Amino acid sequence: MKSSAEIKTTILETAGRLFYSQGYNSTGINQVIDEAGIARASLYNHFKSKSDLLYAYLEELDEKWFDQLHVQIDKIKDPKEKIIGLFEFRLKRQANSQYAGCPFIKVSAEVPADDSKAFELINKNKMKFKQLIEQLVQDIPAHAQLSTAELADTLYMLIEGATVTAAFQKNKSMMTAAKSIAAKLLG
Amino acid sequence: MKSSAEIKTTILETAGRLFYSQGYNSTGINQVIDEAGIARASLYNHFKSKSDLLYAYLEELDEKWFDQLHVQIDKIKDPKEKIIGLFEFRLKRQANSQYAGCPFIKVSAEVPADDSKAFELINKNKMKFKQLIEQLVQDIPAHAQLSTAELADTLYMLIEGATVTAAFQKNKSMMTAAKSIAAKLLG
DNA sequence: GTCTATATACGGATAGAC
DNA sequence: GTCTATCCGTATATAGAC
Repeated sequence: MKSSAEIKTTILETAGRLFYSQGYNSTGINQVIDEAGIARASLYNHFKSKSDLLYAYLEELDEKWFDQLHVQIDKIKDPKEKIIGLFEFRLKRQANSQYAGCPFIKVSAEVPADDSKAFELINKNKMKFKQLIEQLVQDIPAHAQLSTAELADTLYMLIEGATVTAAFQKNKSMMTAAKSIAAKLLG
Repeated sequence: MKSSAEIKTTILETAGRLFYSQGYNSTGINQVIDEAGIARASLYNHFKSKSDLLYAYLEELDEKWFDQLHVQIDKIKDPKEKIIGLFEFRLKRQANSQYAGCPFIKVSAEVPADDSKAFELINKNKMKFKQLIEQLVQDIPAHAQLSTAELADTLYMLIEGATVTAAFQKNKSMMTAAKSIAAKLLG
């Protein structure tokens, strides 16, 4: 017997875990209710549809994701090291998930083209991440060939490009390459 | 009334179009046979399962993809311009598909983690693309901060990172940024 | 080898009892 | 608000006629 709030939390945890590990489309409502140990109608009481559950998952993940990121990088003072910390954060997460890929990018590849709400939530997360890079790059002096904005864009694309590559190679090689390239670009 | 070879071609064309535009998991065998205008058992005669159809799609796409790429870049002589041509090729394809994303990356995000055959085919395509970049970078002289191999890795990750970003932003901005950064890095 | 008919399981979602 | 029972559609795959 669980309270209403506990049920909602359990549903979100279960759905999030399954959406990430199996994929959104490959995860059925039946499996979510089974593994969450709640009744079918309870799910539809808290979330009006499967899409709604997806949006709640993306919003909750965005919060948790940045919380965990800041735990790792807030203690670092040097801006260059802080940026390298971003690469290490992504690398650690991928290694821990056995290279399951970025959860936001996975959803981006799975939802239909007209699900603008999903794309909006994904974009919000990624642009927040990119803005963090931009802020950190401000504090770094001269860049040989690139402007400050271009350096930030490059670092962002290095991370994202390396992460999608790691997801089909199932190893860290591209992500460590990205990290060491970033270190060189930062001078 | 179609011949056996025609039927196989029709199935592959239809499945490929639907897999890319709707996603692999969201496309059912029923829809493929309906839109291909063939019988259910004919599909299973040519492909022993839906996964098999996916592998055939990935193999065929890899061929077509590089064929079209070479049509666009073989006429270019200058190695720098040839690399910029790679960015333009990807950009054109994304704009034409209304930013549906890279078809290989989409499959990578959709298939279960134990489908090693799919990941192998995707990796084969991407590493072929990266090797092409590596060859072209050989012919370009000095790079300020990066080694030849690192420059090639950077260009590869710029393209992939920009493409996944374009897929959820549904616009070309990140891809044009990647292209102009590439031009600067190439000197 | 192509076809129609069918088997069996699961998809998302709702109704109505408590 | 939680629960069980059920609706209807579609999923992948196979059997057997032609």
